[in-house]
Amino acid sequence: MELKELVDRYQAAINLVYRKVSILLKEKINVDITSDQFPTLQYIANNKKCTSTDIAYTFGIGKSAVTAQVNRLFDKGLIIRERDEKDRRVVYLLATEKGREFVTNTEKILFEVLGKYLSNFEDEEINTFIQLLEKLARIMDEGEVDE
Amino acid sequence: MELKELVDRYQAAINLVYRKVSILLKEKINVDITSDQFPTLQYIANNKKCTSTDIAYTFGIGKSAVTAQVNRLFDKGLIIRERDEKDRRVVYLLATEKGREFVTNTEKILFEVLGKYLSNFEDEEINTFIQLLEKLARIMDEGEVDE
DNA sequence: GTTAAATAGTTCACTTATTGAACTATATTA
DNA sequence: TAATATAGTTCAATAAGTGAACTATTTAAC
Repeated sequence: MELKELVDRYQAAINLVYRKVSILLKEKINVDITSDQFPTLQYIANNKKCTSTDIAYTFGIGKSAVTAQVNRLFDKGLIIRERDEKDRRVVYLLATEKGREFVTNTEKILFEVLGKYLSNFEDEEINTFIQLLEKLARIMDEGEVDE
Repeated sequence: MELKELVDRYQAAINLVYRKVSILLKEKINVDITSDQFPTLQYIANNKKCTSTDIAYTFGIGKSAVTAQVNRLFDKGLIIRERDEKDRRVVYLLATEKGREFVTNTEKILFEVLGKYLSNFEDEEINTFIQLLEKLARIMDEGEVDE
């Protein structure tokens, strides 16, 4: 099969999935947080000793963009900052009780809907899909020279 | 397998892939266009009789956001607007020669890199992956009630 | 056929997101 | 100890998004 056709199909499909998940998030997030802020909060809640640098790397954005996002989450009482005692340059980001609860609730709703979609697949199909996606991610991560 | 684990793995992998493609775009796009503007321009170049409403729907954003994007692309001479002669409300978006060339060149570079990644996969793996992704997209699209 | 409702797109005011350069503070290394 | 690297913030600017109000046009109702 031709590469262009494959990429076109991939793009069309992945765009649609992304759009749906994004719309889903916008619909289901009832507190005042945007669908851009949620992934950041989620990352902070699910990763211990998370730093701004981690987030910048994970989401492929600059550190100053992270500072702005973190400020917004902080202002809403969803996260706190904590300096490393040994390396005073480092600031750890931690979800507050409110932040954790928010992530848990939102994930629960998300999982319900996604679970509904996934019920259309055989267990084996899901496994194959995830494994291939992870393989692609691994290859892209390794294929990196300058970083 | 547990749903949460599946979703976590999916998110981690898809985030990484998205980040890599985005970084790739940022690196390879040499003209003054952002990695957000490129998908819109690409959509316009690849779809005849494309309208603002199409783009808003495809990318899951509001029509006023599209107007702003379209203005930026127009200012750069990458697209033009053309009113429908029959239904004077409709404005078709068309890529200019410059816009088409730009998409072609960028896609070529993208395909080269993506092709390199895909060479790590068997043809059958790629097919299975795309088919499963398309199935997911189809299910999510159908699962829609209000729209 | 005129009125009412729907549709396509734009404008506007506002918030959020991102960039990149300059900066502070701290650690590392030469 | 001096030079360099790292972590994070601040700042000014641009891009991107929302939602409400608006114009222009078409379609539907009566």
